[in-house]
Amino acid sequence: MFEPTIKDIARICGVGVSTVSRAINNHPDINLETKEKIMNTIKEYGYVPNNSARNLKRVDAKAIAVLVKGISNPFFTSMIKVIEEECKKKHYSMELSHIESDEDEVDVALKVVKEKRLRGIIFLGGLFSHSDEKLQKLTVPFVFSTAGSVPENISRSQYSNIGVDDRRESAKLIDYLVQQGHKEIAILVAEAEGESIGKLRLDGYKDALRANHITIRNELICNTREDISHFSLENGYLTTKKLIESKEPFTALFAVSDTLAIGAMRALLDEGMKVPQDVSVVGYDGIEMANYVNPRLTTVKQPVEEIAKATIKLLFDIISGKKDHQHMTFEASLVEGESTRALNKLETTR
Amino acid sequence: MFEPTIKDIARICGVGVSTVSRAINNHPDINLETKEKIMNTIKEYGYVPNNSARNLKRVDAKAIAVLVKGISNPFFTSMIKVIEEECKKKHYSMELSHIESDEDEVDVALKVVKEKRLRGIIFLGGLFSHSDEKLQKLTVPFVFSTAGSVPENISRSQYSNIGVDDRRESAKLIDYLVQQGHKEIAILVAEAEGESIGKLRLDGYKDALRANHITIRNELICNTREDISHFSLENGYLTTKKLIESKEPFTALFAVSDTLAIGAMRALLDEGMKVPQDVSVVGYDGIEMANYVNPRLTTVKQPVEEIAKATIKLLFDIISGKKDHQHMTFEASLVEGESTRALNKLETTR
DNA sequence: TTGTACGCGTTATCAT
DNA sequence: ATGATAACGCGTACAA
Repeated sequence: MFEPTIKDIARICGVGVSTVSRAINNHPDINLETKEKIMNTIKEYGYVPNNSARNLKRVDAKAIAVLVKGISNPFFTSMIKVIEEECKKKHYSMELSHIESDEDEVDVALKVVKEKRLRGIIFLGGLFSHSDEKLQKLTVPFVFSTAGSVPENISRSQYSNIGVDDRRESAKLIDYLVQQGHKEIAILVAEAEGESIGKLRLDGYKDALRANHITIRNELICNTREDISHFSLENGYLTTKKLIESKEPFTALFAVSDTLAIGAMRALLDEGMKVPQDVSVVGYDGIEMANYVNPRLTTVKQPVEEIAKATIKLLFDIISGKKDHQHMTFEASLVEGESTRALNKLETTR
Repeated sequence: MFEPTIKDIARICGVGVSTVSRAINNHPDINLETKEKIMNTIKEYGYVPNNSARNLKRVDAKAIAVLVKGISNPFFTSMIKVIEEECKKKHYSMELSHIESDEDEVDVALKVVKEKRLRGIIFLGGLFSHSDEKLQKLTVPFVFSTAGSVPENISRSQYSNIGVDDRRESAKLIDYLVQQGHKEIAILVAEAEGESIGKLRLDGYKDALRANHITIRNELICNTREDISHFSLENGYLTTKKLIESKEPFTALFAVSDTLAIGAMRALLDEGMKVPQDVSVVGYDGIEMANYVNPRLTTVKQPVEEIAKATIKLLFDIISGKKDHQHMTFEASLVEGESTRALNKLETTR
């Protein structure tokens, strides 16, 4: 199979390569007739420009990349959709790239930027423990999304981040449970070690218990399994089963993601415990599914659309030099489903 | 910020560029010492090879691409995971690429292949109505996955495809419902026009009804909305609401995807109809969530792992010239959940 | 308006 | 084992 290059097209049309280039890239100074002729032969011979060669020459492409860690996370999926739309509006192309769990997101970013001459990067998910040194090498604007509060040991002027304050929001959620009379509140937490959202949400849980003068008991802090997908339904299921088997009494269960919570509800059901009659369950994220399961899941809903839009706006502002790195925090909203109930006095004080 | 190239590294180390290249690419004939020295300066200066330049020169990369249409589809997510693992085992890298709904997957494939010198392509999702002409231009091996039976008007020697026979499987599902005494079976179908899986599953529905001498009634064929995501929970919900409002009686509902089915269950519940007491619901795909919702969804489970493994194996076989294009069909399995029930005689003959 | 020629950063070939 | 050099396919300054 013959793979024509720009030279071949030029030769066939009896023009120079630059004319063909001009035709392809919609340059203004080109005769309409010649342009048409060129475009026709391009179609006829099935010429496809080589992007690698283009990128090599190009100084700057009207494009950004979104680097996602954990593509199966439904929360990200909806973020991506919005970002994609916003890019289209601005006539930017968006490169979606998937980072494997053992890869370093900044390293990947460095590569992609070199390869594609991008103007900006959005990081979705993953940790945020990156050395200043590495971050400095990343010369294009970038924004970390979905993490509103970040450990203090990272110098904040190096990067932008946008999201909800995971710690505070999860504390609010626990407050809500406490107000409903719950005291024995178990937590399902993933990636509690390291600087991840799991850790932040666990911190919020502890904050709230302390503030309410409830003892933090390690028996009620259930770490999900490390050997299977961290935020999966299955992990929520298995971890909850283990909790139940421990015979540790609890009246409420906070799962640090909706997927974990849905898995937990199934486990409770299978063990003959009713939600919310026997146990109240709350999740975190506010994914669409939370509103479809039975009973509807009470959860903290992150304003996906807002976050996504703010993220892309900030990125473009940094690109155009209008703004410096920023740290924006959005308010999440408590969505009351049907998976929680208030304990009555008798139950509360048992 | 200084961005060193291979030349700079060579100059700094006092060696030629080819030596640096050899160091980077693990070529055998290089002195271990010089290699170490080079690798150190590379680290020191933070040199990142330019992939575009590499791809330009390279004749062939040990890599394949997976082109996904509809990244939010949880069914694909699990396929991708398995494919990723298999690639790793074979020391191939996998490029994941997202195709927007209005893009032509073959066009994208053409571009990506040129850009990256890939050895093969896997298409996930999307339609399969591609002209022979275009397919011929795609000179690297490729496999369409997740569509076992394909319209006859496409010449089968041009491509491979692997998956379950959507038409037959959905017929089996309807058979099951009929055996349970159901006769008024509604269907929620997406993308019924065009050559999509939606169409195939609708065909299976009709086949089964005919075979069982049940009249096909257009009032029970509910097309999902085109203006929102075709296989979404929301679409299942809204379309079911519409069906209920039509007052058309039905005892069972077949949704052509699990997500649609879960949306449908919610709608039924919200309208005060119990599943399965008032209406039996079945889905299609066998996504993980189907086994977690309440009641558990009866569905047709595609053997994801098998399909993914067979797909990658076939692709590699074609790459190595061992095999020609093939058409493999896998058997799906009926997973009985709790969302269906048998009608008793009285109800059946009403 | 159009064509020529150079260079982008890398790998492969060949010579040393 | 190592170095020089020719491509790879394209965009673009510059000349025409």
